[in-house]
Amino acid sequence: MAILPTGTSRLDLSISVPGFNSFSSSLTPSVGRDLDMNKAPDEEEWMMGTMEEDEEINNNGNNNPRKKLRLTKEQSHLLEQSFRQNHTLNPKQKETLAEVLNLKPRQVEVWFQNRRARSKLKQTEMECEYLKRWFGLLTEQNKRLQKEVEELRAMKVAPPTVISPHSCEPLLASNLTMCPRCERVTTTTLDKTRIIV
DNA sequence: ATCGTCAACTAGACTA
DNA sequence: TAGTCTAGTTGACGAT
Repeated sequence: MAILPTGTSRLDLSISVPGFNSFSSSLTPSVGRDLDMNKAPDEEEWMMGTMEEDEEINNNGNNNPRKKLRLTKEQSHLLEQSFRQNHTLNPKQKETLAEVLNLKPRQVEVWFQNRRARSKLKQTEMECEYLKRWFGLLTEQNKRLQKEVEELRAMKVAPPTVISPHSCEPLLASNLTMCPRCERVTTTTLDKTRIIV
């Protein structure tokens, strides 16, 4: 990138940006005053400027005067590029970018603010979509599991039992435990513990 | 006429 | 306290 001021009686900017056509701005005194790009004009004057001023300030490449600025494709593209590199700008970067784009630093600042807002909105929308899908899947899974529980209840399956080698009686499998010392299987009832293996 | 987009604004919170 | 941020709003403008 090269910013080459030339001439002394007027502000000439020849700017080359990699991947872009050169921006060239020659602001002549014909407007009746020196136009300082870094100095914010009165807001009403900015919004309701003359046709000549609109052409220069808007830099939109056509003769259609606007009451409100629309950034050119080149300006938007370069702003997007800068945004991809960094979502915030320090004052120096802002100043430089504004100069390159032939905009006021305030406009660059506003663009970045709005861009961050759009970015966040998009992110939120994506998260919302993801959560909706996730909710749908969980609802579906929940239904399946509830149905399965209903089916199991309907079968009324008795709790699993084992036959005691001693008494030949059925014992509840859930009452069987392994003795950590002798490693024998014991059965625990309400009143006593009995070794069965 | 209505709607979506976006530059620009305001208010209030935060921070160095 | 000045500068910067976000959230919300306004208004111009283009598309339909």
